Amino acid sequence: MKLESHFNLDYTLSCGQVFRWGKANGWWYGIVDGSILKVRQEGDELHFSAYPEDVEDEFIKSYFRLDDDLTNILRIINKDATINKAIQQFNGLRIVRQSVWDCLISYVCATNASIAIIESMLRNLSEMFGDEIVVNGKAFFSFPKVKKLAKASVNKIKLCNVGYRARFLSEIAKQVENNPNLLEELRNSDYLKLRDELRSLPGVGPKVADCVSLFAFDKLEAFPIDVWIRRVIYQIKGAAIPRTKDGTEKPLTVSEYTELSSFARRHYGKFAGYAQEYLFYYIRSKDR
DNA sequence: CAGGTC
DNA sequence: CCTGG
Repeated sequence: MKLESHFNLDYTLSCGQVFRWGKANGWWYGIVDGSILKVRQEGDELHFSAYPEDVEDEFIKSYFRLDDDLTNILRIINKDATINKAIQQFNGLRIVRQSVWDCLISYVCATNASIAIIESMLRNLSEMFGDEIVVNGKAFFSFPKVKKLAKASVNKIKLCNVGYRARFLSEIAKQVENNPNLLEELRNSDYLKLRDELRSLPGVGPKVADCVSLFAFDKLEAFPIDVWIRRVIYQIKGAAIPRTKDGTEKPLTVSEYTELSSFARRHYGKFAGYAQEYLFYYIRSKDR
């Protein structure tokens, strides 16, 4: 497929927004909605195939948000020196349009865990509760379906090394099982309403709700704040992070979260979520 | 400690 | 709080 506007597959899949993609022999392999996608970029050509069934160009365009006017978005969010550097360095990074269920479960797992551990948890869940898909003799496992997870006991879910998150996963699965439209109904809500609705689910606080709003509900104004983004925002504001007496950073409170994320929306505008992705990748690649 | 939440 | 790197 010929790319019509700028895009960088490596940045897009490496920046930390998706957990079920890996690169091998120059190809990216990902598990998306029960299919195995194989993708490779060569300049302005995007090569891809899918198993067990092929996918249309339209699916790829939608998944990688190739329909977003990235030039315009980057122009709008380019409001300070830090984001300017991030944009220079990672130009072509796009937000991935994830499916709601996978995204929700993934980010509930992502609380208080490092990326390597999140990936391991999702792999374990998929191997235990997903369907096996064999491609070229290699086994992949699709994401667990709602029904499968709803029927599983908390103890069995815990075998996936998800720790205390097991009861959240179980409870969310049961709620969705009892009300299959629960999540899709929210699509018509505006961002703030959606955020509140998502927060009513167990294990979903402001950070997870913003991630799901941004990655699965097209709410590009959502601005998820974690410890890294928090540091950048204070840096941009020219203010110091609140610290305790012993010098460590104070935990982020809900009111501080609300204040910082509304600052980010005032500062970056309606595409603040794009700013967040660029900043997150930039600060992570710089500070480690 | 780690991309928070109850 | 769970738990692996």
